[in-house]
Amino acid sequence: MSVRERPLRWQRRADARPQELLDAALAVFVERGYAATRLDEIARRAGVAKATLYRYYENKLELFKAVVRHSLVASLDEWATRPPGKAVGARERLVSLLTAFMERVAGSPLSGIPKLVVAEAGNIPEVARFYHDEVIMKARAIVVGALAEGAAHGEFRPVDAEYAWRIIVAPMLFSIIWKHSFQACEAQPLDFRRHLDAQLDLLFNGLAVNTKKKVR
Amino acid sequence: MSVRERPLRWQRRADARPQELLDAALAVFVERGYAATRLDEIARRAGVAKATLYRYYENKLELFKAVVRHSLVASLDEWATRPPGKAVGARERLVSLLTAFMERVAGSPLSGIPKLVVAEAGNIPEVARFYHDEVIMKARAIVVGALAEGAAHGEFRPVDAEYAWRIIVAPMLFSIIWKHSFQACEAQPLDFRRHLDAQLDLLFNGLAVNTKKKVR
DNA sequence: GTTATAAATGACTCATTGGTCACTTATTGC
DNA sequence: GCAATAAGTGACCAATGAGTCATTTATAAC
Repeated sequence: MSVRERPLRWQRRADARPQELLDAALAVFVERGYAATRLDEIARRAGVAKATLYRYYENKLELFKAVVRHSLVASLDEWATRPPGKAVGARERLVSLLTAFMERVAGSPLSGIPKLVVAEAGNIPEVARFYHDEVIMKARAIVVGALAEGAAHGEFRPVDAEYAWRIIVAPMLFSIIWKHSFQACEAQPLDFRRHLDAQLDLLFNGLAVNTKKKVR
Repeated sequence: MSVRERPLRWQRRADARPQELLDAALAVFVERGYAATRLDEIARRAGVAKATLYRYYENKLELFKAVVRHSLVASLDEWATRPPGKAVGARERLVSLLTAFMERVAGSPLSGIPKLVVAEAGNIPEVARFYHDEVIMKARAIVVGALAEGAAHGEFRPVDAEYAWRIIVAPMLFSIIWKHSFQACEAQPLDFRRHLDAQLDLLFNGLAVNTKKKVR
């Protein structure tokens, strides 16, 4: 529809702009944090002037909130409309869930959101609360539900689900935090698949030597 | 030695100041992040004027580095001089390690450092590298060592230690990040002991139902 | 074409804050 | 007591960067 081959210095693209600005803003916010992010830098990466940002967002804080809200809402929509594959039991539900997280989130720009929210919780508690309520509590419910179902059907040992859910979620958070903060310190990038496999192996079988029946 | 009952407006305490300033700085940096932290705020919490900070630290960045360096060096010293109780096997070594972390770090101001380092990795990579090399790699070595020893002695199943160590460390990180970023969203504070118990239970036994021998 | 209008911008302002400095006050040595 | 010295300070400066606005330019309507 619109010219896209030669990025003119001047271009009017009111439809595409908002998303472009959000994309650029997400990248810079994740890299630098809220306070250290310069609006000029976001504008530069989006290929516009700083003043253009203000045509679409009230101010820096509103832009920030829009970045988080938009990213999360889009992601939650995705999970709602395309839930992880039909599961035959609690174990498969957990595997699907963690696998889907790795496939959908870990490799995408979205993976920067948790780091960002965690880092800014002290400055922008409103965003932390939103993330807590809309993302964490949903994840918690799913995991606790799977643990309860698994225990009820004799598929899992009974565990302290109210605390175990965090143990199960933690490695997911760790992997994306690693990517955004310590990847640069290492020669090899983190292999998300292998990371997940290591978790699933430990999660279901544990470390203890099992002289009997291996659930496979 | 020095007057401490009535906190005069003017007091010369060249010996106690550095630590007081570091303590105040750590608290504010953890709460706000580097860029959002105002030197006036640190000074206020330490009960001094902003200019006093400059008698002890070159500038904001040097203060920040001193906070991280000092905290970590002190902690590493502590671990070096008072290692977790003598362990009879790999399993007990892991238990001691994780328990010691919870007891020494989780409840202390030190627990804010990881959040801080993670958040500022993009702005101050030097600090991220220091943390990576001096803390993370040491933890990794210990955990990988325990896994290897456990496997060699038939105490543990063999696992992908090079990735499994992160799975084991992740819940520790999660617990302190939770405390500093999402505690405020919840009615009940996180029970570190219960969190650790939940992890140990899962770590050693896994979720799978074990019809035979329960390693206790 | 011509005009209307909405997108986009560069140049500006102004509040904030890291950093400095001349000066004040506590402490130490004699 | 009385310097001498070092700790501590308030008031200031300069740079930075969020936010504004008059103006320019692309697009749409006719």
